[in-house]
Amino acid sequence: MSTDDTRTRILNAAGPVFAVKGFADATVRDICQAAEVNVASVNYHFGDKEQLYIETVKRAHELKVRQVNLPDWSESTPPANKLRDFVRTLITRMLGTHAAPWQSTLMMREVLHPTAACRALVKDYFRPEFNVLISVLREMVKEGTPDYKLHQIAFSILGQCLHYRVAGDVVAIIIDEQERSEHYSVAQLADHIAEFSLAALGQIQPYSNDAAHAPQECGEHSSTQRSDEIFSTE
Amino acid sequence: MSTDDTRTRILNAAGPVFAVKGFADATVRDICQAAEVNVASVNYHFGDKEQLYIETVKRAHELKVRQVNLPDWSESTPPANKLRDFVRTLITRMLGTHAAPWQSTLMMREVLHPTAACRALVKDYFRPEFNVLISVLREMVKEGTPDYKLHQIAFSILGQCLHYRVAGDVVAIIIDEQERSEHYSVAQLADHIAEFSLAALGQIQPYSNDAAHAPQECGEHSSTQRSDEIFSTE
Amino acid sequence: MSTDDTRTRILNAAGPVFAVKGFADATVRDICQAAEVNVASVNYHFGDKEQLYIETVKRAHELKVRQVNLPDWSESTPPANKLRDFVRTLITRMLGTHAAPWQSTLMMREVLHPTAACRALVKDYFRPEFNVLISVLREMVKEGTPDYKLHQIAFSILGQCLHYRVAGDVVAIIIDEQERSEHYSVAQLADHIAEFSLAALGQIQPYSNDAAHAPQECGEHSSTQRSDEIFSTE
Amino acid sequence: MSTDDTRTRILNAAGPVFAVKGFADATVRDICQAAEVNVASVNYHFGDKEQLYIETVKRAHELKVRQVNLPDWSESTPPANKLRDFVRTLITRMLGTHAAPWQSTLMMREVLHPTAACRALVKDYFRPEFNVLISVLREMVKEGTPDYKLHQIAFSILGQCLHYRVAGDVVAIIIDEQERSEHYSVAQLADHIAEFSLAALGQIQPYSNDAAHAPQECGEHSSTQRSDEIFSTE
DNA sequence: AATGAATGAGCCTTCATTCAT
DNA sequence: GATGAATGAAGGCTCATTCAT
Repeated sequence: MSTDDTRTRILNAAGPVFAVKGFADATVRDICQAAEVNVASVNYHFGDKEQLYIETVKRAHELKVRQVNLPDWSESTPPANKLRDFVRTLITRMLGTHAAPWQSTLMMREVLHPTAACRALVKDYFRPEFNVLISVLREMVKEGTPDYKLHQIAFSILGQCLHYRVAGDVVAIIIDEQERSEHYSVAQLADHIAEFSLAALGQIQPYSNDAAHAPQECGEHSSTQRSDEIFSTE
Repeated sequence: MSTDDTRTRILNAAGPVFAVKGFADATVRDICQAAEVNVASVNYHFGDKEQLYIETVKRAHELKVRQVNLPDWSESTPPANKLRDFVRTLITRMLGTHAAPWQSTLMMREVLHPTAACRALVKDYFRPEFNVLISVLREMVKEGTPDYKLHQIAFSILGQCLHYRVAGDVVAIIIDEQERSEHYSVAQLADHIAEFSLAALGQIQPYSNDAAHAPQECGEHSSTQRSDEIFSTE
Repeated sequence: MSTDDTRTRILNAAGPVFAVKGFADATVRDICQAAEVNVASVNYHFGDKEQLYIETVKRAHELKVRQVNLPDWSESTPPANKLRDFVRTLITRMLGTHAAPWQSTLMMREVLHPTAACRALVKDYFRPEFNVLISVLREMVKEGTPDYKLHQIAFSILGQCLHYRVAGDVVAIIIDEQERSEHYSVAQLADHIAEFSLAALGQIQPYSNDAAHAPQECGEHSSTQRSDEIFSTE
Repeated sequence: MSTDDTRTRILNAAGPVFAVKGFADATVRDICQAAEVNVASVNYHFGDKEQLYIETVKRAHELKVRQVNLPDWSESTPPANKLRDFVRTLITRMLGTHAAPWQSTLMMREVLHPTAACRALVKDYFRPEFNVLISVLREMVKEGTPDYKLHQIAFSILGQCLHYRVAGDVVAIIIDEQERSEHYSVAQLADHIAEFSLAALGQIQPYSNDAAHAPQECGEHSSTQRSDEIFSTE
């Protein structure tokens, strides 16, 4: 797998460009210039611009999944800890900036406007993780809770997480820079969402009570980057 | 103010086109053809394509707000009811399908990728409603709760609401048609989100307890369409 | 002759615009905006853009001629003085900046690229003055000098004068600002051209001799502006 | 360097079009149609219309200079002969019609209204020849003659030469066809201008004297076409 | 496999002109 | 006479794609 052949160079260059500009605004020339290859290469290797886009999205998905995996849970891991882990993993995967964030951006574009060719991909990617979340939740709710209820709870949790990527620009507009720098690290957001959701599920004291809401560490979790800034302060 | 003049015709035609195709992919020709006016009219009435886009986004928000307004609250309205109203209004605005849904789609585009030209616009339009939510929340949390905490709670609620529009396609893939038709009406989703959030805030019993979670009607609210299907079953 | 009717306003506005931008680059909108009249007025009053242009050129000609006339010569006025007067009048007419110089610019455009419709105009304008110059020259050359010779001498003198308007931009590029400000006033250029030509005609000592070439004042001439800068020092 | 490649074809086609119509009126489509190439080729090879124009102007000057060069002067060549050569070369370059005259027309356009983009170009191309003229003149005037005086003399000579191209149409209107055919060949005009100027400089007898003004051949000069008609007799 | 050149469709915009009031 | 709106024809330019080498 030569990492330097034309095809790979194009793919590496296409990711960020598509992520930043979107499919319509990105030009084949931009990508080829970034990849330092000939304009005709795209058509030769991928057929046309759209095929290149699809390949790029696929690749983004693979890279992202490989990057941040859910921790291994033992049978004795309390469900609340599992939920905290889940949220942290999701947030980190989407907002973590240690690597180029273009993968998330690109995938998010697909979530918002699924290309026909990418529908299956989206399904394969989200469904398994969705199931994990459901099983974690099932441990926390009263027995007999109907599936649809679990699904809605799951979406409530996912919605909170996705929001910071999906509406990240709006957040950056509404919240001033200082507050963002102090309270919007990946870890802080993950903690908040976990606590909020656990409170809703009756696993901890609700927000309006005096009970401490200090984020509770869960040993198994290999949280990588607690204090990263997630919103650029352009 | 005739409702049939060229300017209005263009604006009406531009909405759906921009919503479906986005700014880059939408062509002035398409819009003018749909509006049955000359191509040069856009330039005459709006200056250029970008100004037309901005006007269209503005109009989308105005129409949407006019369509579904927050109810009037008396001083004695309990904060929990206010929150329920807020969530319902938001969900209805975004998912209610009684009129053309292009307004929501267009605004959502701005939420996801604010155009440089629309940043200020976004700020002016979203900020006020964000502030309403904050003030409602402040009535429910312990005195002294810092602003940043309120902001994050607000985003947790907004995130849940937006999720069904933003990731609507993914939801439609994961949840089968029958469940969607039975449990994903605008009203049902609004109820769920309200209950989930109120539980997190300690205003009602948490989800895992036995206490009933039957949606609680709040008299003041003039909810219009409780049982609309929000996901097309194409 | 109301000086404020639409037609006149357009004509007044069109002059400078056509002079600066030329026919092709000037837009009807520019002109109408400057004249503060409706765009449709041009077509109403002049038929189309080209007719307006022709009218504007005509008007430029009339204004210019009225502005700087040749002085009245008595029968005893020496021919050399007549030549000096002629040159000064010509240079002043073309470069004098006391009024808007757009008339000269516009007429010069016609000289360079005569519109079919303006050919007669050019002829009527230049021919009479050309004849004056010829008759002055005839007083200075040996009897029997053929007409063609006189014509060529006349063109040599005219060419020197026109050059500063025609190639004014190039002069401004080649000659630095200081020299222009010190030695390129209307009066100085007129003096130089007159002396150079008189020397060629044997009326005064040639340039390479020691004989003074101090510009010789000729009483009859009402030279208006001796020290004006003729090249803007943008 | 095939003489038939697209780039050259465009350049060859652009010359006459720009010369006849000017920058604003010439259309890229016209040029490409004349060159029998695709419209996009201009963009590919030159970037945009303006760059093509600049290249065309450059080329016009190079071609013209290559066609008609100043003769080589030995150290003993008398300055008067140099001046005659200079004038003849200039006139020939501008009026010689043996090849396509678009080069002169195009350059003359720049002389009259230097494009912002071409200002530096104009300076670089005209300055050297201007300097040659100045150095020739310096040999003929009294030592100590100030620079500005030399410059003005130079412009007097240049002005006479340019006049026949710049105001050629007007000359053709004023001078009847027969006289033009008998006395307005390139060589005759060059001779006249040289003699007139030399007389002004005291190098030869002035015009009004009896001294013969028969054009004096200067051996070194390889004048190519002495009897060309310079004004078309359409 | 790779390249530089070439292509044609299409987009946004501008402009002179006309129309209805 | 005068106006604001509307029109259609281009014009310059960009872009994805293809061709010949």
